[in-house]
Amino acid sequence: MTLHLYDTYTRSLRAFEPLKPPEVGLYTCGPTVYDYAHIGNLRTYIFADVLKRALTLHGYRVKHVMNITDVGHLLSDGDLGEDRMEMAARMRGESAWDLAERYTQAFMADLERLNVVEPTVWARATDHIEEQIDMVKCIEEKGFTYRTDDGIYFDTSKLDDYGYLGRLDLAGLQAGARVRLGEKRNPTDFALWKFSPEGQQRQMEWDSPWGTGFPGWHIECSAMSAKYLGPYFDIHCGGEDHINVHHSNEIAQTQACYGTRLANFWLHAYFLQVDSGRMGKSVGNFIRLQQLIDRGYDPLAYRYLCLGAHYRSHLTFSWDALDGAVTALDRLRETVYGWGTPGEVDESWFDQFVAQVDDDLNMPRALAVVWDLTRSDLSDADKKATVLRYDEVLGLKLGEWRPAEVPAEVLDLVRRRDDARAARQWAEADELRDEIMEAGYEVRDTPDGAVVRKL
RNA sequence: GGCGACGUAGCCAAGUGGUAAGGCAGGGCUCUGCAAAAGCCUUAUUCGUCGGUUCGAGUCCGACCGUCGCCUCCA
Repeated sequence: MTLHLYDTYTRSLRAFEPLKPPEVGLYTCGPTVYDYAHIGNLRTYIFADVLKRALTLHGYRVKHVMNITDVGHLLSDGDLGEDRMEMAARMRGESAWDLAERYTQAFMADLERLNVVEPTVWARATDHIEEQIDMVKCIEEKGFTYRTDDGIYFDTSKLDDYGYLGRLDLAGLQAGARVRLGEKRNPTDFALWKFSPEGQQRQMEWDSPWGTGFPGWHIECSAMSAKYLGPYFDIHCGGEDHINVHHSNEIAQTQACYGTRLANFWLHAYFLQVDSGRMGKSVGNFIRLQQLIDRGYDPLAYRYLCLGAHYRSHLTFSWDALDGAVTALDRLRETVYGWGTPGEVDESWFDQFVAQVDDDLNMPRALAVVWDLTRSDLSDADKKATVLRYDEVLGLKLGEWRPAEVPAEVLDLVRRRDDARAARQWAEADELRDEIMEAGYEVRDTPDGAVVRKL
């Protein structure tokens, strides 16, 4: 069976073949750590995680690089050199370095809570200033740059197919009302290196052949991916918003320097939406994973919710939808737990699952296979073994779930209720059941006696 | 202004031109002292609207309506 993935570059579903089997180079655009990640951001990383797990399931050895943008992410091309990090630091009265560290740690903690497998390499932009300067030099030597008052820019008009990834209509952009040219020669030109503002000491700045300053936002991904994965690697992924600008610029830089289109496959995750609009910090509608946890939700319920929609379609977030995911995941976990000791993986059922994963990571369909499996004729032991294999891709920790410990006081109430029921003292039994409920537990009567469960 | 996406049951959503996956919620039944939970069954003659192509369209084409995204930082 072959994994098929939708490649944005060619706008087609392609059979995946590693460039250098069995290794797969995977690069994921990570966060700009000037604020907490919201659950919309996290959807993209859950997608990348499923992709990585699917590749691993196919026996590939995945080398996964994720960047941490801790410098250079400009507010806009028209500003005077303040980037997002410095701005946030100023507003919070904290150093840009401390701020970056704090949000980086918070981000990593979020990923762990979502059971996202850690990248092979975490690449901080500020740890790779040399590599970025070298790459800008390379691009300069090839004649793709020009200098303005505030920085070194990439001349996108020197590439024949600039913007191919996003199928950009350059003439249309020129005519567009929203593009400000400033000192740039072309609307799509972008900074490779920005100078520190005149007479101003930035918290984050470095010397370079062109003057003191800091790298542009796009160069880090080209430089760091080349360092760890080479100038042409297997898969580059990120959010859909990166198609037109960030990834187009990454490709331009790498093309200029190395003559490759950076990655063989370009995969893009679509946005999480709220009330049919995007979740965004500027919109003021963003929800952090911590808020879900504070409300009592298991982060993996959010992961389940994400698995219920295809990564190339917008997912509408709602608390009702999350509640549904909670119920579904809980039922699945309890069911899997109830299957006991794993037996043998069933090949046919396993293949059905993989077939959906291979179809451009159709996880909604894959989940449907899971539910079908629960109702199948397979033995419980074999169901368990099979679903645990599924979970290597799903990442829902289905095999780790255990019923919560029940406190002795509650167990005592249950015992007393059992006695009351045996004596057919229904009123007293119901009273005790109410007490058990108040303690946060529910009791259900099975043929084998009463079973208690935390609510 | 340019480019693009989407509109499927109460909700979240799959869907390769061949007769609407799955989950949640709802309804019924079984079980139960009553419940709860669970299990089983059930829930869209229909896929924004109107045309067209076709033996056949949610799927292709066109128009229209609606929603959204990117083009300025954003996963």
